[in-house]
Amino acid sequence: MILNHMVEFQAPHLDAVFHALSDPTRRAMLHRLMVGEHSISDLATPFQMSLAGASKHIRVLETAGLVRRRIEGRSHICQLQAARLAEAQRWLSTYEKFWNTRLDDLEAILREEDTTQTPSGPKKVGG
Amino acid sequence: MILNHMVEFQAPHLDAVFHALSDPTRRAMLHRLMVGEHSISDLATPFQMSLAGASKHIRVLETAGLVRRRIEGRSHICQLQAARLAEAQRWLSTYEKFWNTRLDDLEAILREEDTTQTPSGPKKVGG
DNA sequence: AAAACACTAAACCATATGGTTGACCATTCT
DNA sequence: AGAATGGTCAACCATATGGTTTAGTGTTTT
Repeated sequence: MILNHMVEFQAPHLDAVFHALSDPTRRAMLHRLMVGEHSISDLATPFQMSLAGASKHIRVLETAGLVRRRIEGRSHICQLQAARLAEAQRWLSTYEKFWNTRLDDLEAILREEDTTQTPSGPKKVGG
Repeated sequence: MILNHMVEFQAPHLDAVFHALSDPTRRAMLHRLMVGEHSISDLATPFQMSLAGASKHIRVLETAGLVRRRIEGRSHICQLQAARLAEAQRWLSTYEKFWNTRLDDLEAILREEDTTQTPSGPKKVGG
């Protein structure tokens, strides 16, 4: 039963992907990689951080499968790898109905304001 | 300047939201909350974990703004709060083009299969 | 009133994380 | 060859995280 359902959110890489995304430095790095490929030191430059520190961040992105590395001479060139981001988005999309319909907000409002007044809204709950 | 751009992925809650999502227990809890409201011990039951442990997880979800708590007698009833999930999805959607167009996959394939053939693709690397 | 229940709080533990520095390894430039 | 560049690795540090246990608070049941 419940244990079986758990497979669904134990999607293999989700832990690593979400963790990778939970750091602003790493999100910024990903963002830069949207524009194009960048070397490690390239990616490190904007941050007030040692190269080794930045390198560790990139390693996290790499093991999460969000970045691919290609060695070119002494430079390590990083490239955005979006597939796992798509996985993450797919996971989130399961929850879309909860904000598309604004059902949750509406319910919250009803629950807090309820008492007697009907909050005249464009939509009705539980139709 | 890059520093100014950084505002874009420093969306206030993103750190907390992604971190909250990086744990399978918490994702499972969210999943259960899709079905409807649940008390803390309710949410804790499926996991081989002390109530206090589960309670901490829920606190994380709460501070990330993904769950709202309402106290009813001695029970704390949790409700899914989807707005922040929408924020996360919005952030991810920035990257959609990278998998919608499959440009990244295509490039990856070209890069790996080519070796010696014309690398003059849609993009140029450095120099 | 007493017992059981639903939780939180605090102390504690092991491990992970984000960061540093210094040593080291290739590659490239002179 | 020697120096500079780009990067990793390992050791280290402080703090965060996921988990536990024990104690304590308030509510409900008997």
